[in-house]
Amino acid sequence: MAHPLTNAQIADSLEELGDLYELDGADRHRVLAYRRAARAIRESSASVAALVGEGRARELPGIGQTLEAKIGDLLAYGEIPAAVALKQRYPAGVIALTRLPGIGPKRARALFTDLGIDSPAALRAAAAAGRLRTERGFGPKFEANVLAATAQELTGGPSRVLLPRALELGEELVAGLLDSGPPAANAQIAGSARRMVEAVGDLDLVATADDPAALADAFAALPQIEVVLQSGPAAVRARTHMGLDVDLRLARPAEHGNLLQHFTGSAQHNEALRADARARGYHVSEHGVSEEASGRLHTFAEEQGVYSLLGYRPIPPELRENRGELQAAREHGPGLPELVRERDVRGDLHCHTVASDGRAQIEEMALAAAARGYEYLAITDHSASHGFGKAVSPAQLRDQIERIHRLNSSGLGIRLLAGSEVNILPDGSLDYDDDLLGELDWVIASIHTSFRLSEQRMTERLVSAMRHPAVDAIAHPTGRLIEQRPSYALDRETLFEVAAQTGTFLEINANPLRRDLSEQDARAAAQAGVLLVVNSDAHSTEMLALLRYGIATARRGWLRAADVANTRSWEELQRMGKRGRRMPPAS
DNA sequence: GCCGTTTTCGGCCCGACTGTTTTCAGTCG
Repeated sequence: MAHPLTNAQIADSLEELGDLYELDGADRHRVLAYRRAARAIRESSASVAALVGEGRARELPGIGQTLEAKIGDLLAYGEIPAAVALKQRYPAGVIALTRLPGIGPKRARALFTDLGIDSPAALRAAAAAGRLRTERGFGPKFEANVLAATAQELTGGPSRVLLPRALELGEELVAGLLDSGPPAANAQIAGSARRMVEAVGDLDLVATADDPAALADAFAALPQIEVVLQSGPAAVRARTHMGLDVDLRLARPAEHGNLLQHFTGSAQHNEALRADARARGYHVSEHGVSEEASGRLHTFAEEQGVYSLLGYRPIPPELRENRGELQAAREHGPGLPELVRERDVRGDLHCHTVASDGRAQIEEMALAAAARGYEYLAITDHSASHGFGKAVSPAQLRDQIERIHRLNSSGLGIRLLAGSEVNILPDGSLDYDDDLLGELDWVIASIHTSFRLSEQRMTERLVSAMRHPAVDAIAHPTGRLIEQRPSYALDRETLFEVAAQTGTFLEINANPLRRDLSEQDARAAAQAGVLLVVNSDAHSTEMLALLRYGIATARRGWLRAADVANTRSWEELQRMGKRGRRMPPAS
């Protein structure tokens, strides 16, 4: 095909077309259909361009005949004709208006058609001149808000923060609420942070109190709060000094379960839950579940009450993304997997010491890992050609192997594995020779250079590494950095197929900036028969605790303990991987 | 535009808050 686009590029095009239809006043369900389709494409582990080529695009949820044809046009001609026509009527700056707070498609369209405003800059100028209030439905308050919003936008605007910062702030605020004068009976983190997503755009809290108004006042007085943006009897929205907005929702204790369920989301999960409930005569909101026939309202102090009433088994927050969890959790459905837990992990197979770019000695890492209850820890410093920080020469690595063997016989309380994080060079070869690699207990290979290879060359590079008999696992297999850098070009289906064939483990790197494989890729890999390992990639003793974020990704990818090899003993893990295939079977 | 325990047409989640209105539309989550 003429334009081999990535899933992200196809999704962007459909989202843009949805925005254009919305500006044009299309039925909102039609617009939502474009957004749903874009999300399914973005989350697909398989190449959607390839699916379209095979005539299989309609296997994706939310893709029907029309969208399949439009994606086909996009791939064949590089553009969707309907989008080209609409873009002539609405300049790109009009869509940009809808990104400003308080401006949606209706207002953007009115501003453009009646006042000729075609960009945020033009809007700002019109607000400064007091021209906006001449339009019906707009007043001086709106002009003031525009000036404030565009000023912030010009200085970069708020961006999403990684999960650890959001959780840290959330825990501080929850503690503040619980300690505040008027008693909060309960306060907890909800929203996307509770679902353990990668990065959050704002923080959601729920609290119960017999006097909600007093609790709202106490919230506004917490030292983390910079300014209250909105305030009502049931909700407070505020900006923190960190720049992250916080929504606090308040309810009486008897409705806490309803509120927590609602406010944990995701929006897509709730939407599907409510549609399903509605078909069976229930209306679901944060205030309760009402029966259509009798009008009876069911409220619950515990969240599970909502799910039980509607006929669902418990659904862990990490799964609430409308990715099949509702169907699986139905009382007569197939059931949800028993998700892997942090305490199932028996060893960490990726960490660094002062030998390369880590901060601690081997002994310190070993003691910290033993304190976490691990049975084994692989020391995997960077290999010879790493290029930044200290590189470990072959002679230094041989010394380190000796040192680890000595430590193992000295009774540390944990088994240390002599390992390395070996660079995969652009041609797919490794930067230690095979003899040296053969002396190691554990080899994890990864890419740290030449990220811009073509999809074909990058895939071949990784395939070569996985076919190498000494390579046990691939670390951070896609190279993405959350909110900073997308994955390098890569054929994931081939990656998973070869990993399964060769018995190479794929890592879920737990560093909160990586979480690589992603949840979608991890789920697709496991379905393809790949075994995963969840590792901290710790560069200090404290960083061993980052494992929780890798476990969160594994859980969001529907993985069970059986899908994660380092929930097994070291002996068992070896048998499950490539080493097991080159050893004679145990009699 | 999609989809089917509502099944090829007629539905598609629900409420809070704001700023405007003169009883409510628009936006947001």
